[in-house]
Amino acid sequence: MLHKLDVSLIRDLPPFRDVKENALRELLAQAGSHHIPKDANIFSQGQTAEEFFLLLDGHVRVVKLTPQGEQFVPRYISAGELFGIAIALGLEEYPATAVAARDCVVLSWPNSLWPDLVANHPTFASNTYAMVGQRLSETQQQLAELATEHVEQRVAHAILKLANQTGKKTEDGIVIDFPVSREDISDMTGTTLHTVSRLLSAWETAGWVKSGRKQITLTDGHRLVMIANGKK
DNA sequence: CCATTAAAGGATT
DNA sequence: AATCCTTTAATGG
Repeated sequence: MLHKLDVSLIRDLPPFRDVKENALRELLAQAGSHHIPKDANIFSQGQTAEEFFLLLDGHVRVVKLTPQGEQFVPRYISAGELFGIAIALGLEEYPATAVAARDCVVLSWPNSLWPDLVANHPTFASNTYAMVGQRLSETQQQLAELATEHVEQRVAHAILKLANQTGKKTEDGIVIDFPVSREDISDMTGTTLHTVSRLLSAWETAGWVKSGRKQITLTDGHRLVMIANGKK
């Protein structure tokens, strides 16, 4: 538990915009602050949801276990996003597991604070529910992609999404700035790590990407967009 | 076209 | 040294 939580940590984040300074201070006073080491679980699927979370720094992988024991990665969470908001969905349990993709800094609040937060801060309410809606539509689009697109397109989409979400510009192009294995990509796209590996190798020789162990650089995003859209 | 299986080499701890 | 990650090839749906 950190002691000096400054209002500036959250003041400019979308959900908290227009929440008054006093209210922010009070909110921070009630927040738990945690450092989560890479690969540690923040919460697990099926666990009773007692808190909701805000990611201050790092990246979180959301992992869903299917009844068959297969795992699927519907999304990654970036710094500044709320997550684990089962309370907003009316769920008693977390619907997925949250894993630190790299070292993370996380704030958490007990669910008991949620109703007041929503009631007293209309902007917080509308922003978070808009965000929930957007995530839902993303998931729906992903389902559609799974059903209609070829593996090559899905993998291209996934990498583009990661690059746009978390990309960092370098001399070579856009680097995905947390470790992503071929298996992680295959879990996002419903294919196998071997296929992802083969595709990345092919794209690398073609010059669209550069990749190493758990690391991918987008050197020609434009080409990948074309592949994602099914145009060769 | 894509999944599965198998094998092997490099990287990481 | 043991384990993890990636690549490559062969096979079969």
